[in-house]
Amino acid sequence: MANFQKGKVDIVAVAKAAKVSPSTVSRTFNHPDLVNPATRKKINRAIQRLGYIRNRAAQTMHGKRSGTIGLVVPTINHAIFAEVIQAFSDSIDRDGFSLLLASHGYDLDREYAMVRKLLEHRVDGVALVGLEHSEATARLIEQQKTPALAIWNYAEDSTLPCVGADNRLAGRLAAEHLLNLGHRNIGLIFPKTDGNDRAQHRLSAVHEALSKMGVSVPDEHESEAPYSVSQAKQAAITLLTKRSRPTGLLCGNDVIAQGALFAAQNLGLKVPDNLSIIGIGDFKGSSDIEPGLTTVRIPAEAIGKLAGERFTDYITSDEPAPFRICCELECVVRGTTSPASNS
Amino acid sequence: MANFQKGKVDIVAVAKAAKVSPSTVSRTFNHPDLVNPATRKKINRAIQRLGYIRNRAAQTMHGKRSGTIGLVVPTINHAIFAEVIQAFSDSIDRDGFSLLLASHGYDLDREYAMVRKLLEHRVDGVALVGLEHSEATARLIEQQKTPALAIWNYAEDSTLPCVGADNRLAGRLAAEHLLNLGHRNIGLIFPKTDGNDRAQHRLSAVHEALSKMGVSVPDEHESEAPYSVSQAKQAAITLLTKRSRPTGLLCGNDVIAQGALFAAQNLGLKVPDNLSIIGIGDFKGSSDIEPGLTTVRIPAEAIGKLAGERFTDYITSDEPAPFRICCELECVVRGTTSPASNS
DNA sequence: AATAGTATTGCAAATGTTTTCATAAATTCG
DNA sequence: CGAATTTATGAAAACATTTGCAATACTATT
Repeated sequence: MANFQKGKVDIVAVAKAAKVSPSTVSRTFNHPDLVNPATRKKINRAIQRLGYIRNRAAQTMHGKRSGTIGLVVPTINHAIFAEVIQAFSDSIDRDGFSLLLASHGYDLDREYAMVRKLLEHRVDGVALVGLEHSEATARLIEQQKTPALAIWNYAEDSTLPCVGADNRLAGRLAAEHLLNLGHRNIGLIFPKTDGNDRAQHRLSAVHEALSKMGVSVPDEHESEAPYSVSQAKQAAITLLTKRSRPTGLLCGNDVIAQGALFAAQNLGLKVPDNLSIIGIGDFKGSSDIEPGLTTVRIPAEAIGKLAGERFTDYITSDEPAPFRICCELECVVRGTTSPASNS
Repeated sequence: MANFQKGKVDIVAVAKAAKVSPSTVSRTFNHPDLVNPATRKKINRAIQRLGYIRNRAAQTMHGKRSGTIGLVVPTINHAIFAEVIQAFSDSIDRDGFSLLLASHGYDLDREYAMVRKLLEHRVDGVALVGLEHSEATARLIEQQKTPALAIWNYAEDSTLPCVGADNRLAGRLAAEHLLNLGHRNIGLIFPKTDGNDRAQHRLSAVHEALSKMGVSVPDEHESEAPYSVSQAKQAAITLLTKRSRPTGLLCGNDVIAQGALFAAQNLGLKVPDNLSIIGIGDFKGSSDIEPGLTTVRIPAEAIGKLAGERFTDYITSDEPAPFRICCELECVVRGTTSPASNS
């Protein structure tokens, strides 16, 4: 009953208390089957009594896995990513891993810095959002031989293993929905596309789908807004008060779509009668607003969960096989779109 | 040019490449002023050339700080916490710390498990949300002498250092706003209060404020809903279709208030003419919906930022002084509340 | 030119584990 | 009952750093 509180409780203190060697204590943790049940009990009691907590750092140093996985996202504070992070976190937690989280605010240089930082902590793997990353980041990952994963995007030719959705398809589906409803006069609100391949893919696919039907978007109907409800609302108000008004609005994601919806309500426009709005994402909440938002559903939770599962498998496997998983998209039709009034 | 790629680059490899001793390399990182600028340059070149990345695990083992801070939240996937997490993360990042994030889904036993897990990683400190935690958790923190911090709640008598807001005050402010507008027939929608002291404090303060004015809430006007827009919407619809309908609805937070607003719109009730709604929180987005949500603003971002700053100070300080910081609340009046129609 | 001081570097011990190898004890088998 | 296994444990080396101490080289002072 000497140094119980001292916080200096290590494996040898436990060993001493249980009158065994440190090796045996270690084994009790790592290969319980190799130690006599009786001694095991003794040791566990000692652990209990001393309040011993294993030191992952020491294990890590020994070449064992650190038990941490790094996740680098553009931003935490977005329905989109919060959902993925949650699912990813829960998923890897189930396999005993802890989450080292970092965000870079859509700045690929900061992303590099974050990855580096995580590498210093010897994460067992690092997951990034999207497939577009700086040369330096790619080199770093390559050189350190750290297992890496791209989340959120899918591409059949991605260099990194990936779990995500095909954003081009998402864009196309959204465009086709509006086209099928007869809309030909379509407005676009998207975020900046540099350093954001998701947005870029969606946008280019939208343009493609539209022009395939002979529809082109006049400059004044194409607007840029960040993923912020209030800023998107502003942008939408500007767009909707131009001389000519589109009958359909295709938004880069649900946050923007929500902003657009509020803008319309604010301007006294009836949605969907005077204006159809479609988003991309189907975030938590998109189904709840009035009217429910029509959108292309990207299964964030499924992606996060799946990514976590597959990544821990990948990391713990002896001879890991790269993988690319494409999650299903679907156009969820709710209350913000209706056939174009044939004027 | 032998084992550049081998990933086996450690401090001694660097030392060899720079023709100095490992100690000197170590010093270049930790006490640059103690090493000759010329050697420093040599060493830096070697580091560069070999792509060496420091091993935090080895440092940690040496008693140095691990450079990680643990944050345990009820859930990541909520506007409320996402905002705090983001601010906290940015804040500690500025001081070179990394974030180990875990969530427990409002389960205090899981919270304990998460804290334990973080302790295994030898976090330099652990931040928890709220002031209500299990005995075991408290004991763990106490025993390990790990710096700990309570975020989000403020209490003048908290055992842990804390940075947050006074939730009782928040509840009172919300109640008083409705009372001042003349409402006497008030409905309440709150989440379950066990394991959630924020909600509990708010609710009890609301009741107090109301009864001080002689207002009591009939059972059928008091409803329970989790922090989910859709479920809150359901609960609100149920509540608002009872025989007697309140003129004012006070919601446990903005998510619930948003649900209530949608419910009202869904039922064809005019807000605020037929029904006033007030939330608590002022989450991102609350100002954007139509009409803008009246709410008691809890400065999540400020709390996260401040918490991060103060906590890193606390951790790095030689003789840390406990602190308790109470962040300002304010009632933000927007479009969902108006004077009670004096019937 | 000898002395004292200072600046720079290296040596070696220490940090908390895991694991290989060796040893001892217990069990099985012919 | 002795030999051959099997089971259970311990000793010691290894992991990648940091740091106190000692040694060396250099500078300034007299």
